[in-house]
Amino acid sequence: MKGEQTRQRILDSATELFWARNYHGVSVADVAEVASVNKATLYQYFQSKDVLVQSVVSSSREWTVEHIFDSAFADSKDPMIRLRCIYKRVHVFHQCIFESHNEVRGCPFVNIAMELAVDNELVRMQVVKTFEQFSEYYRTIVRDYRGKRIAKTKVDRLVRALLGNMNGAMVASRYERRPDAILDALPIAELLVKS
Amino acid sequence: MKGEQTRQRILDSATELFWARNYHGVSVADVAEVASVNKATLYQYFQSKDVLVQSVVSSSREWTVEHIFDSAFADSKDPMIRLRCIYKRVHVFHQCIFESHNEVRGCPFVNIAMELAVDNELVRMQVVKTFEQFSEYYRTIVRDYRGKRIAKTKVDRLVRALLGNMNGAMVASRYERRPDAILDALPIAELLVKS
Amino acid sequence: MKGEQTRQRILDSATELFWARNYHGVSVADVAEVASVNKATLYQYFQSKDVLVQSVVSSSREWTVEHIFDSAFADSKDPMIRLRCIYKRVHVFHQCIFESHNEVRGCPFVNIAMELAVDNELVRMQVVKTFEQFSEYYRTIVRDYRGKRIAKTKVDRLVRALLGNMNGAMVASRYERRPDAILDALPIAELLVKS
Amino acid sequence: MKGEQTRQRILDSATELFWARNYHGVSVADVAEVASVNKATLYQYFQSKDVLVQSVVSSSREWTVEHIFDSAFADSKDPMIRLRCIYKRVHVFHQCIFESHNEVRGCPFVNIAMELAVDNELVRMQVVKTFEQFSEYYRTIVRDYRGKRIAKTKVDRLVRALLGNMNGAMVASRYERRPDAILDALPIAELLVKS
DNA sequence: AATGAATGAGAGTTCATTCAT
DNA sequence: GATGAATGAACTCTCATTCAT
Repeated sequence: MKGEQTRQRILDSATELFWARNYHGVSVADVAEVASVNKATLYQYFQSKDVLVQSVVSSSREWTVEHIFDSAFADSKDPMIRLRCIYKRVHVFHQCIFESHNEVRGCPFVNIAMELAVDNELVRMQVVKTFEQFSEYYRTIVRDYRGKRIAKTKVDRLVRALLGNMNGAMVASRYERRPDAILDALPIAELLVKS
Repeated sequence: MKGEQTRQRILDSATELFWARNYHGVSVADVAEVASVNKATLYQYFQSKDVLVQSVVSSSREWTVEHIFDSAFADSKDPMIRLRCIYKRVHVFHQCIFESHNEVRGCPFVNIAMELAVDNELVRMQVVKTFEQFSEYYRTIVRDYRGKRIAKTKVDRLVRALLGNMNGAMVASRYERRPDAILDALPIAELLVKS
Repeated sequence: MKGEQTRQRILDSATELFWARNYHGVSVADVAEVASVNKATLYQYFQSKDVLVQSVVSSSREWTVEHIFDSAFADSKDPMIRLRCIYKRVHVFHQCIFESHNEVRGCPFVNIAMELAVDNELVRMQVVKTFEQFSEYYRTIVRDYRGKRIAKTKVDRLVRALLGNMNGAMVASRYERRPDAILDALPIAELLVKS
Repeated sequence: MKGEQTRQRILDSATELFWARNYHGVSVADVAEVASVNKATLYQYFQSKDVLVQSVVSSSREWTVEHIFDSAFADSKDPMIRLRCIYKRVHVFHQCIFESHNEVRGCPFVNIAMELAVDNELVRMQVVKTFEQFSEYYRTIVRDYRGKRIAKTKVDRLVRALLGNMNGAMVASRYERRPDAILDALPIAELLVKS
């Protein structure tokens, strides 16, 4: 009971820190301090820093699916509105963080993957799976908008383009420290779906 | 004279390592070893690891401008061909590295920026400048293809989309360990220019 | 009642682990896990790791006296046969462990004493007492074989030699991972008694 | 030049500490402190604590061969005198340490082997080799004393008994904190050779 | 009688960096 | 122009131990 809360606090702290900063730049001690637990306690819940990031990626994925994609899909059945909702939700979220913490974090999956793609095969694979899951939402949008006639290969290409568009925008938002970079990419996404 | 060679060897080694792996995962000792110099020697040429990574970004930028963008522009005056050349050059380069080293490195600027955006403001700004420079090439392509009538804001949006498209593709190539992800993005780039 | 069983389970687990491995290489957590109890439970029965190891030495001593020396003495009244029984019992026991666990453990008292002689005075003294007790059996054997005429100092020297012979053999069995090292020492023991 | 001195200082400190105490009970920080170097410096000379013990065992072996066995053999050609010299040298050495440090250390090879036989296969094998080397000296003594007629198997048994006799005595000297335990074993060694 | 949860202290190891030569 | 030698600080991770329940 209490343990579960502690575990969650650690996970949340780690998520925040790895996302806001990066993996190597955040020490286990940092995570423990933010979570207000002893380092040893952290290690009772997560066997290693490695396991901790993996858990962070997992929980971030769940969070994103629920609060971005599923929410956007719940808002409307119209594919174009759904697409807009996705971008707007992402944007609003980053805007809030920017205003409250003066940070621009970008995409947690892109960030961690770029840093750990070589060092940590498990994390890399988790990110692959994550983006595949996200792609399914884009696929539904494309299919619903275009109808059955559109060829599967074309759908695949568009889905990939949509994912790249979002990731490119997330990257820009981080290096420009500008959440609006996300919004800038919305018209391009719309254009792609219509193309 | 000899000093300049040493400096270059260090810079090259650091470029390789930071790019292939990541910033925090590569130690100064690693760089020194690959460059076949003593750590103290390295510090005679670069005051700190921070300075080193900045130099790496600078030299990578120069390299990219010369071997990707200027080369592509030298190949043809046709904007569409130029665009294709850019993607093809990037792809060929990554394909070669993949075949020889079995590594997929992605974009050095995106990688370093995602890792260091928060820790190292100077690097972040260098990356901003770098992508602005790259954008000018895209701008020329868009302008040349579309002619003078096209509105400046639309050009800006397209340029930004092209940059995002490339960066999204580079990100995918790294987390998928698949150089062809770069080629996949070419038709989208063409579509954007034509749109 | 149930508490006594728990205590015994902890003691048995600790005995096994300290013997098979060593004192510092076995953590309290290891002992608790093998004993299938919570670490806190362990601390209810043994105030500290120090106390635990002392209890282990005590119980090992009792076990050895009963199953090696008393048993050997019960087998026969002939001093030489008794001597042989001692060595054979020790050997059989180690051979069994070797075959079932593929481990060669050597002498629990020698092992622990060599490791803790400096750190833990109480354990050292326990080992001294233990070997004094074992010596009494050797003394009986020597006296019974030689008769009353033999000088006390000579008996002492022989007893000490017998103990050294056994301990030297146990040491060899551990570093050679070869239970037969114990049997090799039997003829020497016989020779000493007869000398 | 200076580095070699530092390396030696570390090795000497480690040898002292591991021998006087034990392996697990001595931290790398302890060794570094006694050697008056920074922990990081220690790691420039020895890649790990594991490598450090191995070096300690190696250098202890060399020391023992030179200062105990070779010296004893240089003193005389008479096998019995050689045997006595070995025991006396070992005894004198331990007696000195006892008087100056009030410590009784026992045999460095037995101690480390009993502690690490299971954890560190390399150390175990080093100890096996070490005792094989020592055995050659005992073999020479036995052969020289007995002449050619004695059967090889009998020589082997005697050599093994001599080694066990010494090791048993060293064990006793440590747990009894009594260097004279070594001298006590000398008559037994003589008896064995003569037997 | 037993345990889930927590911790301070310290383990081994690596880091970026400096300085005398 | 280059290096061998050294280090303080920080790293990830484990330890024996305690306490509220």
